[in-house]
Formats: sequence, C-alpha cells, structure tokens
Amino acid sequence: MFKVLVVEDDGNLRKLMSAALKQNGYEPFTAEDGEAALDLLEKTSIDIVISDIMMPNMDGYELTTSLRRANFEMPILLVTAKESFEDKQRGFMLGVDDYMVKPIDVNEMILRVGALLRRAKMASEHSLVVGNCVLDYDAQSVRFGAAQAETIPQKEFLLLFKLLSYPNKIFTRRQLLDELWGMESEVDERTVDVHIKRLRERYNSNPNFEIITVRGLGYKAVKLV
Amino acid sequence: MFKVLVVEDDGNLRKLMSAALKQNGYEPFTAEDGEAALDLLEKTSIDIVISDIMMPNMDGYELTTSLRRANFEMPILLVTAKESFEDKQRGFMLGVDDYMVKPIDVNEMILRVGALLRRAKMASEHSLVVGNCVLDYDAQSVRFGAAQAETIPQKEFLLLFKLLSYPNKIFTRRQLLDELWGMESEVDERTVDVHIKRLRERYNSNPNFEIITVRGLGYKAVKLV
DNA sequence: TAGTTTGTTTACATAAAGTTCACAATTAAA
DNA sequence: TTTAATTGTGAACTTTATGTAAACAAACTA
Repeated sequence: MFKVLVVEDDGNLRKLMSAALKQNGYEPFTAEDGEAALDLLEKTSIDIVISDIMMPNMDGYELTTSLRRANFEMPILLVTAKESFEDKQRGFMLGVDDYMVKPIDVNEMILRVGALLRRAKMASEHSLVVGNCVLDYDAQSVRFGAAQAETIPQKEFLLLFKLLSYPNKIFTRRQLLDELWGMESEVDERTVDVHIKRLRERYNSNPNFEIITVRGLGYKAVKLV
Repeated sequence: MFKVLVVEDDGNLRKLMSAALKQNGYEPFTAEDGEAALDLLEKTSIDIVISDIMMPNMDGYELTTSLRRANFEMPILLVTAKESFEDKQRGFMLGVDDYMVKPIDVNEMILRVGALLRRAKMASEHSLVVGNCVLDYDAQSVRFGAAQAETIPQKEFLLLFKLLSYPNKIFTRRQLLDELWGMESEVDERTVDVHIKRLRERYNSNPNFEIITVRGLGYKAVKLV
C-alpha cells in the first residue's frame, strides 16, 4: 500500500483529504506544517507528499527544498491557493512534480497521485521496504530513513534480501545456498552462519527487522515494525 | 536536446507551441492527428508527447492507448478544451501523465514539460549545474563559481558529465564503455578506472560532488551540495 | 548432569575487485 | 616537424569480500 503524506494546516481539509486517500486504497499520514512533515519523513518511508504551500513555520517551498536536498526523491504535489505562474515556476525549479489549485477536487487529487506514483515507480523498481529501511536491489544498498544508503557485500545483501522478501518464512541453509550460491555450489553450510553473523553484527540494533535462528531448521527474518 | 512531439490539428496553435518549445531549447516535431503522430513515433525517438484530445481520425485518448500498448513509456501531456473530471479520469487511467486546459499558457507548458522530463529521469541538458560548478557540454569545460572555465580531456569530460547527469545512479564499467566509447569498443574495463582516477585527482577537494566506487557494481556520482 | 547435537564466533587464507603507476601509442597543437 | 597533450595497457599494489576450520557456547537428550 502506498503511503501518502498530507501536509496541511487546515484540519478539516486534512481530514477530507485523508479520508479520500484511505477510501482509494492509500495509507494517509498527516502533518500540520513543514517541520512536522520532515520529522515524520525521517521515521516513515513515504511514497508521495501532498503539501499546501501556505503554512506556519515552514511552507511548502521550504519543505520541497529540504526534501530534495536530503535526497528524498518521492513525487511532491503542491496545493496552491491561487493559480499564479510565478508560484508554479518557483515550485518546478525546486523540484515540485505537480500542482493543484484550491479548492481541491479530491477525485482529481486521487488521479494525480496515481499518475505521479505510476511515473515514479518506473524509476526505481527493485526495492524492498521494511519500516523505514529500504533495500535497493540495483544498488545493492541498504538505507535507514534519511541516512546515506550503504552498499554492502554481495552475499550479505542477497541473503538479507531473500530473507526479508519472505518475512517469517524459514529457509534451510541448503535452500539459501542453492538459491544464492547456485545449485552446484560446493560451499559449506557453515558459511551461511558466518554471513548471518556478519549481518547481525551490521544491523543488530535496528528496530525494523531481526534474523532469527530456528534450531534444527535454518533461519528466518521477522519484521519488528 | 529533448525531442517533443506536438499533436494538434489547429495549425496556428501548433506553430505557437512549436515556437515556444524551440525558444526554450527543445526540438519540436509536429503531427496533425494521432495517426500521423504514430507514424512519426515509429521513426523518431521522441522524449515527450503533447497531444490535443479532440482531433480527426485518431483522438488523444486513442493515441495514448496505442502508445502504451506499444510499450512507449515517454510522458504524455494531454490538452483538453474544457476542464472536465470525467475526461481527466479517463486519461489518467489510460496512462496520461498530465493535463493542460485550453487556452494554453505556453509558459506553463514549458514548465510542465520540464517537470515531466525531469521526473522521467531523462534530464540531460547542454549544460549541467552542480552547486557552484557548471559543466558546459559544448565547450567541454568545467567552471567553478566565478573562476575561469577549464576545458578538460574529452573522455574525462564525458565520463563526468554522464555520471553527474544521473546523480546516485550506478553505472557499470561496461555501461560507461558502451555509452561513451561506443558499443563495439574493445577497450579494457580498467580504462574506466584510470579515467575515474584522473577525474578524482582533478576534483578531489571540490565541495560539489564526489565519484564513489560501488564495489562489485561500478561507479556513481553523488552531489554534496 | 554428562554427553551430544546444533549454532556462534574467531582468526586466518585465499580470491576477487579496485587503485595506482609507468610507459607506449595516438592525436592535436605549435 | 617538433612538442605537448590525451588515451589506453599491463603489471604491481592495496583493499575488501568470502570461505574454511577450529574453538567456543548453547540447547537438547537420555
């Protein structure tokens, strides 16, 4: 389910938008202003941001700038009170993807969100999200929240990716060797243990997942979120 | 230079749009209706399509459907006579990326085209700005702030330009060889390393970007601004 | 509880990948 | 034509990843 962050200081409108999103199969999150939004974005992996421009503390433009600067690449849809060319120009320069003019037509909003997500999906396909942790298959990297993505050794990555792709599913060492090392691999089963150990060392204190030993059978990953 | 296809039966409007596009650094192509557009799309690699909805022979919706069915994935921007929700809904369903309502504001059109192209990740201009650093493709030069622009060796320039055109995207050595040296080049992959080394030597202490090695995969550029 | 099985951890050897250097070949400039 | 700049190569070197073996620890079993 796609996570949509609605940033809007008007409580009624916020509720209205949330409701419409929920009704259309999205998972809405809300924030009252840019600062609250940034906080939330650190913790949660939001797929698309819909933000009002005029807000207390931090307005829509500042929010956009902050996000792009922090290398967040999700689509941003700004809501403007008046249809002004200068505003739009400024927004597009900063990295805004689309505009809506108030009063908002929630049906149109749903359509635009869909179009933006569809377009954005093309960009990075092979990725896996667990809480605020994102595994990028192509970059062989792991990122937590807004932190810098870290590329990790291939075997470790594949192992983690496989386990997290099927949370709670138990994999035997043999299965993992067959799938990640190749059927004919002559590698010792203990090798899996060693890589598990390395992964645990790397991500021991993260709050998103844990690799569990299932004695006599193998290993599994569980989500903690 | 980006190729924009304008599909519009009104000759005057077509000219107006073409002119505006050309003036803003795009290469405009035109077609009078959907069928003519399809013909042209077969022959030319168009980056983005702007199409009127109401046209003889094949309208904007049919054109969209045909394109998506043929796996063309460029952004499509439809121009509608009236702002009707049903129309928009239909369009977004079919795979339209954005709408503009007539009468067209050409400035807004340029902005929307820019935003769509940026989102489509095709972004690549004739000059590229990273922080206070400017790469000029035509002059094959790099300039920092107000300093004198410095022309650098071609291979180094192309390499840097390519990497910075898609920040954070990882390129394999093979990809870079194919794209910068040509598909059939017999050059050793190590050669890329050598050029990377030279670039790093040249720009090691600049605060705008950095070339990162992604072990096992290739190289990527990251913006530090 | 002692012994057995299974899983964890460590240190190390080897392989794989990336960097650097000196130089030769090529191209462009003076 | 001479000189300088650019580009590619191969080998030495550095760093990182991976697998093995053995010691250690925990869990099960009789």
